[in-house]
Amino acid sequence: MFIFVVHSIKMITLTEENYIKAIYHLGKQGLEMVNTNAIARAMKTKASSVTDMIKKLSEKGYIDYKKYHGVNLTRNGRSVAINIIRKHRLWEVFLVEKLNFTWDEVHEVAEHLEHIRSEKLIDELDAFLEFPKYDPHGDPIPDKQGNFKSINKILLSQAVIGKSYKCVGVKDTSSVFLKYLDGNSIALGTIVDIIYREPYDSSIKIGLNNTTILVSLNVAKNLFIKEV
Amino acid sequence: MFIFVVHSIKMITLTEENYIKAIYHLGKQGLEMVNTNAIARAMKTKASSVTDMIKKLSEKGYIDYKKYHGVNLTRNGRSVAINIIRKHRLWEVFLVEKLNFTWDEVHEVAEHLEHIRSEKLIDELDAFLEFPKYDPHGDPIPDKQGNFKSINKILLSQAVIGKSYKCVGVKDTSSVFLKYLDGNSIALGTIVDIIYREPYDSSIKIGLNNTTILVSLNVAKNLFIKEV
DNA sequence: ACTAAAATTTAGATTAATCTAAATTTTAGT
DNA sequence: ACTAAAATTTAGATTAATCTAAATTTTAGT
Repeated sequence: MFIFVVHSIKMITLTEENYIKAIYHLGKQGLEMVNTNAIARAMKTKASSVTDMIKKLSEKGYIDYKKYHGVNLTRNGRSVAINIIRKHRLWEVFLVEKLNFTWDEVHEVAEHLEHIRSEKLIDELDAFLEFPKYDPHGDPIPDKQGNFKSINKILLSQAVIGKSYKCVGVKDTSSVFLKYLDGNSIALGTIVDIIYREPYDSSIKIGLNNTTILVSLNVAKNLFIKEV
Repeated sequence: MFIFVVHSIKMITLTEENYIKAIYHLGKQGLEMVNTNAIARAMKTKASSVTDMIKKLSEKGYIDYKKYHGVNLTRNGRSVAINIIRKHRLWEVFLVEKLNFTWDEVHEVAEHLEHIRSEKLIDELDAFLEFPKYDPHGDPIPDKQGNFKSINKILLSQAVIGKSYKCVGVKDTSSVFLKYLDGNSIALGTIVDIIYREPYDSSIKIGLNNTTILVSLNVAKNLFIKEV
């Protein structure tokens, strides 16, 4: 007699994927564990809901959970997160390069497309786009194996007066910020000269395309640049 | 004092969309109402689950429901269905023409892509593909307004001996059938000559590309052709 | 017209994801 | 070291979609 024990190999749900992605992004910043409230904020949900989900993700082996102290992605969880990010960023490139989306329009749609599960789809999309290395916001796209290296970038707020830099990415990808950059002719690749930092509020005067503009500290803290 | 009465304008769920699509496809064949068991079969669920969903769809105005007698899509429900079909078929064209999918691989992925909600996405995709009129299985693609005309096609099983026809579509879109066609060099656009119908089992001898093959009635009932 | 079989619906339960309110644990300032 | 505030978890409830088993209605063959 045979007894089949079904280990209930449960598929990962869409919501679980989104939690894992959020935990990945939150964990990137520091070395500490990611805490419940931060996840709740990112997921626009309540802390108690996060606790429930955290337990589930922990049981499924995507995170290490220390009660009252927070979570960290396991190797497996990190791999899930990176795969979703790969899909998200490839779709963003597709939307901008092939479907005439602007860089402030892509995020919302990509949030949905990133959950489509088909290895062939994403590998073929990657090839169709000629294996792009960066998405429209300057973020690196992981390859099939999950490898990607971020470029050596700093924030505009940390720029040295007198030097020249190239814009290579944005930290804030909100539509309102990206439209601000569009409105001031700042795009990825744009060369900016750091002219002057106002001591009072740390706003920065920069030169680009034959003009100079003054950007606030808030703006400077959300634009990535690189020495040229 | 103001009292805000929230009318709970509930978004249509993914599952609801799939039920509406199934009802649309089932309703196409005949003029009668679509019955519960047929929906259950199409949705791979139980009749009791269908009854629950039917009530919900009826309350939301997507279907007319006559208890114990079945359902019909309302004008609104039909428009939802056609919009999903438009998305499904456009994605299928994209997968085959741009991402090297074969016609037997597209259905499953398109089942997921069809639920992405972005008008801009689908209109731009339509333009990117140069407004295709038919999907890889020969099915017509509705335009933005939901208009589409099916071509004047018949089944191979209804062909007249001695005449020549062009293959224009498939009724069965299962992978195993499409691979059978591939294996016998039958593609959309292929010209077939109807040579002989075997009285015993209604199998049909057809000529194509300098050879003749014998196809079963089952095959003949799933291949759409058109007089040339 | 009757009635057994088929089709459908109802009743009550389950799972995933969420919530509020209460309880518990940790943190940070003295 | 104590303790109030902040953070987190627990308990119990809700919603969408599903299920099984029982009840009800329709259908189809005499």
